[in-house]
Amino acid sequence: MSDDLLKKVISHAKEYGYIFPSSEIYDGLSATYDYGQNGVELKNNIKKYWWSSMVNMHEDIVGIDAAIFMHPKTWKASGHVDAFNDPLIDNKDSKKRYRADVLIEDHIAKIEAKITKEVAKGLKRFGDDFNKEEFLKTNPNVLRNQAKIDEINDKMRDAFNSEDLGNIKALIEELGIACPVSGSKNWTDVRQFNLMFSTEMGSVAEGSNTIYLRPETAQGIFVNYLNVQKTGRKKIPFGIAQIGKAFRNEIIARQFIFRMREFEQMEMQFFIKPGTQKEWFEKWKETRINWHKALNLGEDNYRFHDHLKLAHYADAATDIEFNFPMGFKELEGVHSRTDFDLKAHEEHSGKKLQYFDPQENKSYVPYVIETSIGLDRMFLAIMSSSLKEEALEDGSTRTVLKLPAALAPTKVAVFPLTKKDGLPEKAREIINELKFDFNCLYEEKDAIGKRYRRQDAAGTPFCITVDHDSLNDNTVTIRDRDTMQQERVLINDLPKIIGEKVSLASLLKKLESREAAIV
RNA sequence: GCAGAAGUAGCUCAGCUGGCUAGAGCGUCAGCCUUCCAAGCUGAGGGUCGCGGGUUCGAAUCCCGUCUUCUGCUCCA
Repeated sequence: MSDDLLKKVISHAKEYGYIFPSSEIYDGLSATYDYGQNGVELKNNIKKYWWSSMVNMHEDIVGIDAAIFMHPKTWKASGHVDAFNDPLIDNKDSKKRYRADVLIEDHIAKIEAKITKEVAKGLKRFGDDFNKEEFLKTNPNVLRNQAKIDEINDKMRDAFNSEDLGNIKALIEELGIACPVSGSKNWTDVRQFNLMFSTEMGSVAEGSNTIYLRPETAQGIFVNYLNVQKTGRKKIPFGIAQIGKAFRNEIIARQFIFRMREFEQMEMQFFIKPGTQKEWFEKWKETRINWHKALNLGEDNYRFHDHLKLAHYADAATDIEFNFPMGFKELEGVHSRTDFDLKAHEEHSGKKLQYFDPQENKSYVPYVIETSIGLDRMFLAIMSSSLKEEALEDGSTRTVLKLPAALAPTKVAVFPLTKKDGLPEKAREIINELKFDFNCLYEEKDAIGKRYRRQDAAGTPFCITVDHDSLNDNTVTIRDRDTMQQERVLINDLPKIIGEKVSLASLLKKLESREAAIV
């Protein structure tokens, strides 16, 4: 049922020019999608809403646009190189996945346990006369086991150094390591899992350096923290925002645009005085959920999911989850990242990344609260919660994409009721007035009702129809997408009427008054 | 990666006991009609039946291989 909804969203998104499978004429590329003529407008509008609300409406937040390529040391400092570079192996029976090196190390640990046991036995037998070092050097059982360990370690080191994954698998088989879950020794080949996409910098193959496409935008902010703080003369607390693409080699990238290998993030890192992170964390949690709720996608569609198990760098973390067609899933993360990142960059770069606090009269590395939202996920949240099929009184149904008006790709469609009698010309005149403020669309083909329905499905919030009376009294009808109600208004009043309902400014004002209600 | 399902027109699908030039509905385009909620009329365009091979006089249909997509399993925004 909900799978059905996701399917409907996917096909609707394609049919109305929102999202196409990437490289479709070549059969597509797995989990990669292109945004179409309407998709790019919606996406841009989401970005504008986020950017305006974060950067323009908060005096203490500024934006940057850091490069996707970054110095390789960045990823050493952030932990991405070490944490996401593992040889993986699957057990075919239990379907469990393990790190190959961990499996071998666990095996070694078992042998070590035997030695420990042997030592305990020795201690019991010889009592106070027991010489542990001597025992370890002479006891034949210990020696045999230690030799085994040394041999395994040697082989493992060779295999890892030569990066020969086949040897690693051979070693696992040779040791007879079984899956702890299924107990079977039915293993797949060992595969290297690299979270980061690598490429080469430098046009000649030799002498070029391996660099990575960033797996998150946050590090671009951290490495620029001091630049922004100094040149912007920023005082703590302040934030740096950024919208940009990031790349991750997901093991499994699926569920439409929910999890892609190439995706876009909207992140803000807020730098604060150590010790104040609790209050700021709460503040940003509230601010962000409020941002979401101002869009009216349904209050019930959101929930917080607080992390109990925290990453090594975080001292608090929560997800804002959204009720996607696949269920509640993470849409945005709010994390209290402590000073982990800046400290790591201090160590790796050798540069001081401290802030002198005149009030405290001392320097410190700021703590950081991060808000990080997936732009593509936001897109999916909006699309999936906006797509409705309505049963009408006459028994027919209509498909309507109830996008938040301020985010809709096309704001107004203008129709001449018929194709002659000067109505098309009048309609064009109206568009020529409105086009400077709003994305407009002209349509004269097909019966008027059909044109309305087409715009409903495309998500256009308003349709204006020029009829014969329009020529005499300069009035038109304006139809609301959601209520299907029509109103007769003066052409001159159109910019004001439409502006109130569809402009980003009016949405931001609404957001601001909601935000004022938060302490 | 493993397991399962599916690939025929832009979309949804029929055709699959092998046999005329591969069809329908919707959509698209052109013309007629001139009408305020998808449904009037006329016509047009659009398909190497995912790809490759085999069996056969003959393959969308049977066999083999292959590719792609979708769904589940772990991590994340």
